[in-house]
Amino acid sequence: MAYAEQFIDKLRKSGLRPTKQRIKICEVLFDTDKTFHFTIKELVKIIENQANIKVSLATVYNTIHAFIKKGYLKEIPLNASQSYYDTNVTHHHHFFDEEENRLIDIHQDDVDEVNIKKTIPGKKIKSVEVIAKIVSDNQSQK
Amino acid sequence: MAYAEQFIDKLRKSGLRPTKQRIKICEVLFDTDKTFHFTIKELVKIIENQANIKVSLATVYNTIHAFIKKGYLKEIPLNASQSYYDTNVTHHHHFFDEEENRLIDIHQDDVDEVNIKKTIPGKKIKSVEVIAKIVSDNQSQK
DNA sequence: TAATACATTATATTTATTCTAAACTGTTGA
DNA sequence: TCAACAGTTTAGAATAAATATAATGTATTA
Ligand SMILES: [Mn+2]
Ligand SMILES: [Mn+2]
Ligand SMILES: [Zn+2]
Ligand SMILES: [Zn+2]
Repeated sequence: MAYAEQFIDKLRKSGLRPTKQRIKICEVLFDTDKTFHFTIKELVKIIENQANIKVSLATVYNTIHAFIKKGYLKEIPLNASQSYYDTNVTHHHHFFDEEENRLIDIHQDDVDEVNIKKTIPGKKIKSVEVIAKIVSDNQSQK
Repeated sequence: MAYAEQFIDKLRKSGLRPTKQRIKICEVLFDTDKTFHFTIKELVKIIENQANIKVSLATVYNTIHAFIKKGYLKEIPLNASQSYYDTNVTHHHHFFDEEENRLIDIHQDDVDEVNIKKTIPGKKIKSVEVIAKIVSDNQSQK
């Protein structure tokens, strides 16, 4: 399936018609081998730089939300001021680089199954996520 | 050390004079056996209900931030719209009840050490946090 | 007391996010 | 062919958490 068709498919399955604004958003988000993490502000900037079309904020937010609802994107609230979004929707974990404000994926296979001994009556665990904050390793202490 | 003195001590160490507004905030946050999680909105409501004094939002935010900076509180951004704060500043993990929007502590001892195989060159891990989302366990499937 | 430093507050500002309403576009069926 | 309709885009307004401001109040010090 060609890229454009994949995007059209994703949009249709999210209940959205494939318009040129939405396909542009898909190109930025999904037309790459790598998954990645972004803020809305960053996404808008990428679109503006790449495209000859302009996409309004409302359309960006609406499309992102439709994709989240459908499971094509995940929201990651790391920060009080601004959400991060993740095109990797598999179950995985993250490093968060506090100096560069950057999220880095950790494959599920790279973390041993997290074993939680505590339980809450009447509740079951739906998902488990690990966030490891990282900083520069100045090995100055001999 | 009596409670009031503890609060005065915490405030002084945070670089704040012990005023009656700030001591009231301390009473709500620290005058209990249990640690707990709260939003600013919830905190303000508790103060209003308990106290005969009124504390402005600016004073609440300023005091909370001074405590975070000093390490007496932790901020937990779980939610894009509003931060949660935690009076438990030990290294620990959380359940997040998605139905009741409630954080529940998981003791560090209740989670086996999280072993991350991946490393990032030049970076070291500063902290590791686990968030397990929980939902009602409707054991309807026989 | 007078001078000074620090606090509190109401209010304004900022900014991410959501909402609104009007203009626009593509599709459908007579 | 084209009018009706459903859905889309957009600018701008509204919302709300968080932060900043600046005037007033209070405590400490000399
Ligand atoms: Mn935190
Ligand atoms: Mn906000
Ligand atoms: Zn990721
Ligand atoms: Zn906690």
